[in-house]
Amino acid sequence: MVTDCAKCPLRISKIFDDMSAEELRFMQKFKVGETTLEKGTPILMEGSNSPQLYTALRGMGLRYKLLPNGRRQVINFVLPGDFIGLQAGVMGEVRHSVEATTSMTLCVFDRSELWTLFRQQPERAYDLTWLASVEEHFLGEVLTSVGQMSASERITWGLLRFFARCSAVGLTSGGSCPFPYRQQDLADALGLSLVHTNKTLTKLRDRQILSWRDGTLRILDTEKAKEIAMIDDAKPAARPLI
Amino acid sequence: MVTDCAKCPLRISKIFDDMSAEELRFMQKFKVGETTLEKGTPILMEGSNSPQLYTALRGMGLRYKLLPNGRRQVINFVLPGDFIGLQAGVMGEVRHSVEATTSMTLCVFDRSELWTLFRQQPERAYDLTWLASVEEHFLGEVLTSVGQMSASERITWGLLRFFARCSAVGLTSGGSCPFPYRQQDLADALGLSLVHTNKTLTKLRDRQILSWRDGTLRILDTEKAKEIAMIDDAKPAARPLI
DNA sequence: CGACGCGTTGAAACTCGTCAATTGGTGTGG
DNA sequence: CCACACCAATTGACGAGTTTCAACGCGTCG
Repeated sequence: MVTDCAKCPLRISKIFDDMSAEELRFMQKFKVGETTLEKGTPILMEGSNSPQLYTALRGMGLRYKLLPNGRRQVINFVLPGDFIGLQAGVMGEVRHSVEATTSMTLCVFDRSELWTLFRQQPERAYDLTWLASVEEHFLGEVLTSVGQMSASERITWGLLRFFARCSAVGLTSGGSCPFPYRQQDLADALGLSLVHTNKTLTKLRDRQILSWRDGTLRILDTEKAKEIAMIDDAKPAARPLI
Repeated sequence: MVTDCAKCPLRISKIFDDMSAEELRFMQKFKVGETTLEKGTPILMEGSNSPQLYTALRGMGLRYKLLPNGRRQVINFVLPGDFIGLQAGVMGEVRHSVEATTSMTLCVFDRSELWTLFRQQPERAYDLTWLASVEEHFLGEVLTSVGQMSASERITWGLLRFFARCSAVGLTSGGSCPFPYRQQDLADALGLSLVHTNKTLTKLRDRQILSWRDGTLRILDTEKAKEIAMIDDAKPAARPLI
C-alpha cells in the first residue's frame, strides 16, 4: 500500500524538480514507510525527539508554538509536498508542534539516515538546505506581515499566500482552493484576535475581495487583493521534493 | 592582512564546533578574501544577485525588509559568526537587505564554490543546513513574540535574546553588552512604533528590569526579565562556524 | 550658527482586544 | 425523536494598548 517514489503523485506536478532513476532509487531506500493520520492527530510535539522525518503527501496540517500564558502562534500551514521535521533532524529536538488539520498521508523517513544522505547524495543535501532556506525566507515574510501590516492587510496577505501555495501543488480550481482551518487558526497565524479576524473577514467579503466559507477560499478580486497585501510576486519557482 | 581561518578569533570561542586541520584547509580555500565596511554600508540589497557569501567576523549589522508603503521590518540583528547570504546562494537572489550598523569585518566566500562544498565536504553542507534550520527556528520564535506578546514583553524578549547571542560570542561583560542600534531599529524589529518603544523602555528601566543607554544594554534583573519574556532557555548549544 | 539625527514627552485618535451573548450545525444519550 | 451539550461562526458594546501627531531638548557636524 506504500506509494512508489517513482509514481509519487506529487512529483508529477511540474512545480517539483525532476529526479533521475538513480536518485529515485535512493529516495525509495531512504523512505521507510507511509502513514495515514486522522484529522486532529499530533505529528510532532514540542520538545519531543522524533526519530522520524516526514513529507506530507496528502491533506493539510498546522505548525504552531504554545506560550506559557496559553497563547498560540501558528507558524505555518502544512501542505502536500512540505517536509516536516528538518529542525528535529538537524538540531535534535523540535521547538514547535505539528498536527494534522484534515486527515493526512505522510511519507516517513528515518532520521538516522540523514547523515548518509548528506554523504552519498550531495544533490539531496543541497535540496534540504534549499528547503530550509526557503522556509527561512518565508518566515521573514510572515514576520514582516505580522509586524507591519494592519488586520485587513494581514488577512488578505495570508490567504493570498496560502492560495498561491495551493496553486503550486495543484489544489486550486478556478479562483478557489480548500482552506480547512478554523478562524481561530488564521487569527493565531496572523497575531490577531478571533473576533477581529471574523469582523475583518466579513469586511473583505463585503468588499468583494475574497470570501471564505465552508472550508473553501475564493479570491474574488485578485488585483485588488494583491494591492492590499502588497504582493507583486510572479509565479513560484520550481522546488525540490524530498 | 587576511585572517587565517586556523587563527580565526571566533573559532577560539567554545561555542563553535571544532574543525580538523583538513577541514580548515578547505575553508581557507573557500574563503576568497576579507572586507572591512564603514558603518551604514549596505552589504546586500533586496533583489540583488550577489556573487558572494559572507561570515561576519567583527561588528554588528541589520537584516531588514522594506514594504511598498515605506514601513520596514527588521528581520534580525547580525552578530559576529553569522553567515550572510545563504538565501542568495541557494535561491538565486535575496529578498531582504543587510547593512552594517557599526563598522564591520566580513569573511568573503565565492558563491560559485558552494556546490563544490556540497560535493566535497558533506560536513560543511550539513553545517549549512544546520545554520539555515536554526535561523528558521529563530524566526519562528520572533514571529511568536511579535504575534502574541505585549509591547513590554516583546522588548524584554528581544533584548534578552540579543544579550544571549552576544554572550555566546563573548561580547558581554558582567550583565551588559553592546547594543549599537537606534530605538527605531528595535521598534521595527518588534513591530512597534518608535514612540511606544521609547515609553516602554523607560518603564522597563524604572522597574529595574533592564536599561539601554549610550549603546550599552544592561540586564538589571535577569529573573524578572526572563519571566516577562517567557524565556526559560538554558545555555545555547554549540554551533558550526562557516 | 543652523541643520540634522536621535531621544524624549504629552495629548488625542484609533485600531484592535476582551467580554458577553446569540445563532446554527452536529453528535450523543435518554 | 427530542433535549442537551458542544463547537465554530457571528455580532454588539466597551475599554485598553498602541499609533499618530506634534513639540522640544540635546549633541554633532558642516
